[in-house]
Amino acid sequence: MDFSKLAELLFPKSTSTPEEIEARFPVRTLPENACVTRIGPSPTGFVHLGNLYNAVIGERIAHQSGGVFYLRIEDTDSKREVEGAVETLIRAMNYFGVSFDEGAAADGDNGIYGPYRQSRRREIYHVFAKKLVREGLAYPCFLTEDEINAIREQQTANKENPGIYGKYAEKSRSLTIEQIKENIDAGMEWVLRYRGVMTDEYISVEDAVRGRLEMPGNNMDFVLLKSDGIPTYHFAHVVDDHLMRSTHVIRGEEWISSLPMHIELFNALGWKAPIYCHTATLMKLENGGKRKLSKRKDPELALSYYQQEGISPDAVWEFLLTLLNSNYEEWRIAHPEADYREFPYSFKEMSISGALVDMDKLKSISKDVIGRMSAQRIYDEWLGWCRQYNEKFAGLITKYPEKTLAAINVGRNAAKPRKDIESWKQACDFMSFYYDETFTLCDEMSEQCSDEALRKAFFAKYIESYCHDDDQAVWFDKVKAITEKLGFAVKPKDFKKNPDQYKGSIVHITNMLRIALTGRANAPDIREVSHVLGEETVRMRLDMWK
RNA sequence: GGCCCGUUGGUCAAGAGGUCAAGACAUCGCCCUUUCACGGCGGGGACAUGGGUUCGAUUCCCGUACGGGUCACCA
Repeated sequence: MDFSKLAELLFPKSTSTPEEIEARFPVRTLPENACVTRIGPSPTGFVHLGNLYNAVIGERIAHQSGGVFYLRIEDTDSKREVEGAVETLIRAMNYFGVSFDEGAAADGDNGIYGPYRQSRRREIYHVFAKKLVREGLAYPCFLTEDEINAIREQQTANKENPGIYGKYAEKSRSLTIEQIKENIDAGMEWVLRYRGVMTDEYISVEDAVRGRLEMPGNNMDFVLLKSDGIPTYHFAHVVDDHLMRSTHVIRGEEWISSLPMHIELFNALGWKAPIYCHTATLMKLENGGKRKLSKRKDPELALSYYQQEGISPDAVWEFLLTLLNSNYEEWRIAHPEADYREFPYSFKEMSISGALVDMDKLKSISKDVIGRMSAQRIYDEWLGWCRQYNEKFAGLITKYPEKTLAAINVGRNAAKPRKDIESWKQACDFMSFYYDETFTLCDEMSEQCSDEALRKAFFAKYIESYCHDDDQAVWFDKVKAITEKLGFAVKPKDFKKNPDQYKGSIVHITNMLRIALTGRANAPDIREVSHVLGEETVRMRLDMWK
């Protein structure tokens, strides 16, 4: 068979040479050891945690080495593509603080290695497809779906591996050029298949996170180009990551099993394969077992979930970093004030088994992250979130900017600052008592204070003696005096020792006060809160009880 | 089913051929404290399993079980 003739027959319109294409994608000039990484999401409209997970790795690896991190849209499956998905994806990545040096952008492309949407690189793939045909490494296949199904059934019955390979590929492989031309002229659809070689040899690949991976070499005649001329993932990956000069391919572990195909393709095209980094799958705990996060059942898989919940992007990053690099938490403890970008990310510290998405852990990290933020930053980020998800609260924040800032600062400047806020959504709930518009009574007063006469007596006395400008000591002395007068223990320990001698302790009294002022038992220091509320509000809330 | 990957407390995890198997989250107790937090101290809780190799294995090898992935003209 004259393969050159076949190549011309199959790709008459493809006139560029591989060399010309190579010249269009020059080797990058970068510092030594700089890494070039990317994410290659499919525009399905659903942006999930896994996308961010791999983006975090790629971004860190590239940027900490002075390299390049880019976005490539893998839209080779038109059936799954959703309108506007690319914009959604870019917006989500931006929201979570992932910045690309180059790649697909909402309004086109940014960078010279484009196009960055695979659907627009058809001609490029065809040049290399044609080269493979010319070298006898690829051939057109006219097998119909039914024929393939029939083969698979036969293979299943014979307990053989399913697929088009070896003798099962003979029918298509042995077509003469005349027969191929006839088929094409008759309008038959065809795909381009790689000509696999039956082999017992194993391939050995050094994975950056898993170490040496050994598996049987490829013998499949897998599809390179689909009948619409668009490449499969396998072919597009090899061509693009070579031309775009990726040094590291970071992707989920579900790709490990197709690694032999990719290695074979790199070899066939005479290219050096990138360093592969197969990451662990994100898992979820259910009924005592772990399972892969599912798009349908688990809202927390969607990136939008974290946005809606108001988890700060920084917290999500830190959470992912603790999952990704086992020494991250240690590093954070040693460098409490450092930016997470200063952390030296390493493949060596990556976990191989599937990590569980643990909301408790996320919340704990989030409290720390927000605890470290400046009040102004909290204000800005919280307000930004409210503008999108809680208009009413956005209104309150902007209506009372100073009060809000003061409220955020309550208890934060102490030696052991409070960590009350775990998300912007929860902040709206936690901070609601500061505003008259949202103030509500959430908690009941303790039973020691259930007596109405006692309650009235306390509030009457408190209001009477209340002086807004009292300092902490004077103010608390007054509280103690009233406590004593009402027959409550001033020292909680005294009450603990002799519960019969008192009606209760100062704990119950302050708890009553706190609920009156904030509507809840869980709130920061009463006097500090009072000063944020202002005298008028304080008196108003107290008057309700006298 | 074939092939591949994995298995240390509830979760994330460190770990070396050989003292009581780190740490974090969660949980419980105590302390601090005018509440709640924050913080501090402490408790409970783990090397899937059977064989080897070895003086000795959680660590190395083989098998088994379990979990996961993949076997498309989807990525």
